[in-house]
Amino acid sequence: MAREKKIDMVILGLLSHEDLSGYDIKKRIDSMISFFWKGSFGNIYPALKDMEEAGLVNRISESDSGREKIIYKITDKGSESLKDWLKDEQAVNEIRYETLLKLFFGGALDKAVSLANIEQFENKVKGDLRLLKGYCENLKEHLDNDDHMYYYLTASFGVETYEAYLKWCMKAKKILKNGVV
Amino acid sequence: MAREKKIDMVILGLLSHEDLSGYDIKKRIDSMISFFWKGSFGNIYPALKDMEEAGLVNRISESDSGREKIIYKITDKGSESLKDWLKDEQAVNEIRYETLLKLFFGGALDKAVSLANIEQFENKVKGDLRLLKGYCENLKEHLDNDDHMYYYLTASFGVETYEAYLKWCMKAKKILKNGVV
DNA sequence: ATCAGCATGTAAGGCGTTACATGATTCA
DNA sequence: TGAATCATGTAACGCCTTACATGCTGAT
Repeated sequence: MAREKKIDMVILGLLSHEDLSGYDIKKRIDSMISFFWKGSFGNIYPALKDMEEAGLVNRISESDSGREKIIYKITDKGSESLKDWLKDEQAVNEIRYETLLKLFFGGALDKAVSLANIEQFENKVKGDLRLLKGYCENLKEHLDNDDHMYYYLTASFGVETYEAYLKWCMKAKKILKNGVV
Repeated sequence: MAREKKIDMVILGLLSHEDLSGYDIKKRIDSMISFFWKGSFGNIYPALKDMEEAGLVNRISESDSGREKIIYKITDKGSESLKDWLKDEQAVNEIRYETLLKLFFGGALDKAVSLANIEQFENKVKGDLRLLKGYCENLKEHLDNDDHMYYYLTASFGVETYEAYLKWCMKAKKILKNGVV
């Protein structure tokens, strides 16, 4: 099984639901999966080009009006490639948290600096959590719809972990201030 | 403020505690911060070279015995650079979870595939959590020691989030099986 | 004697970001 | 008319991973 480029799988996954342009794909990524996966134009457009050459996607329309817009459709080969990837239980799960890095080395400065860094993180998380909770509540009503269910499952992962982050923030601030558990 | 390379900050952070060789640095990263940050030899050695040229670190010994071993020490300039980075509240926090990606697109196959992927994830998390809990329990006894406290704070972040992951796994499996919340 | 671990480094390649370049359309 | 958004793409650069190359040392 060839090392699949992850962005390819994201694109195939999105195209397995509906035909989309590169621009649409970017919007879908930003709105639906951005909290655990990112994509950029400089990433997506070349990937689409390569995948077309590889026969994983087809362009099904060039321009409906004057504005140029290229809509892509997944091919059978693309669909197989997506399924192969899904069936492979190996998965790379990574976090890269600069906030934790700064905290780990926080001893080089006053505790107030670490506290400020944690509070910054806390505020960011609070905002994101509010959004995710909103999605979740809507999706929860439609778990009978499979697409909505899978979306709900990922969003609720976000809610669960972000709530854990906030719990940790409170504890960490307390320890930094009082040295108490 | 120049865009600091993150690996440079990791190295400076470690060197702010003790003088280390490149090999030692790799070991420290693997054992202490690997659950939220990674480093590789092909990453560390070139960084040390560049940082020596930039005057952020000095090599303080070439070889104590026959075996070549280069020990680095942080300079005042390096120390300032580390502090500047710590004081900057901006931080990039990213997760890239292929497991969530697979789940999000799980509708392309039978639910059993998604269940298997979640269980795979769950087992990995259980193992990692056991390790982290072990660290945490030891560190908890020494919160009066600042170095231990900062280490404890990051490790407990791991415990808190991994526990949330497991909670989510149970919920997600239930929903996949029964379609119930 | 042999293997695991110590120790340093280079080279190639992969993958991604950022910034740039271009132009149409829609709405205030 | 000007700004925002739609829409596609390229180029340069940054950073990291993997694999390779080399050789010593200590334990079994």
